[in-house]
Amino acid sequence: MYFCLNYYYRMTHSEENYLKAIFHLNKGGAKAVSTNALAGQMKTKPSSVTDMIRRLAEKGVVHYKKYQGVSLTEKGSRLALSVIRKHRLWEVFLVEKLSFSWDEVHEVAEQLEHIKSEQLIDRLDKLLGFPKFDPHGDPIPAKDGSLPSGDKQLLSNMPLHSRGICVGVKDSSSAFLKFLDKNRIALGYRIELMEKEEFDSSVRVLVEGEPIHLSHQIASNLYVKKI
Amino acid sequence: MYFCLNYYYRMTHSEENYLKAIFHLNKGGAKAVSTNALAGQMKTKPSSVTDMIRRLAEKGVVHYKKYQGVSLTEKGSRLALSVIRKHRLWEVFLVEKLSFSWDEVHEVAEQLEHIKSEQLIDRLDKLLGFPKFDPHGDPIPAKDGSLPSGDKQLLSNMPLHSRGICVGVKDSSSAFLKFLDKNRIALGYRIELMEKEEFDSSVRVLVEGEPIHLSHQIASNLYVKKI
DNA sequence: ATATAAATTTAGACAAATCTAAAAATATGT
DNA sequence: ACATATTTTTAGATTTGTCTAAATTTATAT
Ligand SMILES: [Mn+2]
Ligand SMILES: [Mn+2]
Ligand SMILES: [Mn+2]
Ligand SMILES: [Mn+2]
Repeated sequence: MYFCLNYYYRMTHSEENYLKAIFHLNKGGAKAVSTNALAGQMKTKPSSVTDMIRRLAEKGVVHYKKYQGVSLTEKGSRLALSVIRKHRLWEVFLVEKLSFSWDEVHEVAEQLEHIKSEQLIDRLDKLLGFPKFDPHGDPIPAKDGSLPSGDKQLLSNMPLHSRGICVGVKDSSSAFLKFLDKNRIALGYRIELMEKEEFDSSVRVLVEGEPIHLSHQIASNLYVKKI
Repeated sequence: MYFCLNYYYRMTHSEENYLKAIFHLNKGGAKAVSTNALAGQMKTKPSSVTDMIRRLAEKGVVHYKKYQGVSLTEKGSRLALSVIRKHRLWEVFLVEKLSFSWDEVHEVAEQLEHIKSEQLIDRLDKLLGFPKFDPHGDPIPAKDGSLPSGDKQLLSNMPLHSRGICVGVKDSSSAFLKFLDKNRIALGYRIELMEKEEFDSSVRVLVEGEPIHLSHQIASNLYVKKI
């Protein structure tokens, strides 16, 4: 078991959830994650976060100085990516093999991501045909931690009259996903930006040729890849 | 969530493992399970078992009187069967869909059995074609807790010259399962009892027509269904 | 029946993960 | 610069699940 990452850095479910949260909060921004932000994300109290951060620092998976926030070490980053990889692969499994809809998978994947077995996840990956993106368009980290880039952008940031393919969602709440289902918008669909309304930043688009009017809130949560 | 069994009796992983252990130790014998027996099965100390038993009694899932051992209540029995159902369905999944061999599945199923989602397990059941037995020949409880009976018996108990189908193993240790693989004995194979050796209770059999000599230890861990 | 052995429970301790309430450090506004 | 607000940490408690060591109960054997 010499080669197995998880052998030396065996984390509890809770620790893994914290690593994931730190990863997501730190993505983009270069500065450390604040205790309060982490407490918000984890739906727990700042004092609990402080306790946990100290344990994680002990284990060498985060950088931490009192009052200065927290960030992942190399190890921590690798572990976080490994959990995210499992989460997203299980989401694909639930949708592709068990006919879950994309708004139902998160809670179950949240549990499944903690199952410890390299062999299991490798074979699941194979069963699913080595997918690169999860049902919400989020990239699935490879075994080595590398992320496929999709060079996508938010629909709200697209230039007028440009065309693209719908490739992901920023918000993956059940409410938003159900809205998209109801309005026949799905990943892979062609989308063309016809008109932008100055006043409320809403947009008129063609989705697979069908015209539809979308609020700024919708347009700023939908990722599009230009073509 | 009114109808959901697990909503009212939400157990921790450890509690579920204890319920399963009590179920297995009590199967057959009508008398209560002793603290020491349970400690042996759970690989923990008798004092820890006493603590846990008291929590389980609090929750109404076991009958318990000091010094008198423990047994499952109706609720406890339903919960244990639900965990066993999940364990065995996941084992089938690992073998059928992910090409695990039957000696590799136990450890992973031991984790997967604790995933909480009725929908998940129902759909997994469907994906697998509603199997009745797991890779070791053990019956998979139905949703209502009923167990398909296989009216099987140990090879060592079969009368001379009788024939049957190999349907299960009593010992499902990796060592035993690998021995069977190596000697080309698998579930579903025809087996005929040719000769019993008085001295050491070993047997000579035909497995799919091929003669082989098996020790008593082997014969008393292999289940056969008469034909 | 009584001594001894075995099984079981109690007492007291610990680590993990959380909480509330209070204290300390940092940031902000005039 | 200084008062106030916000953020973060500490102190102390709780729950779960485990442990060791000691006490107690039940079983067994002469
Ligand atoms: Mn999780
Ligand atoms: Mn996702
Ligand atoms: Mn288990
Ligand atoms: Mn099995």
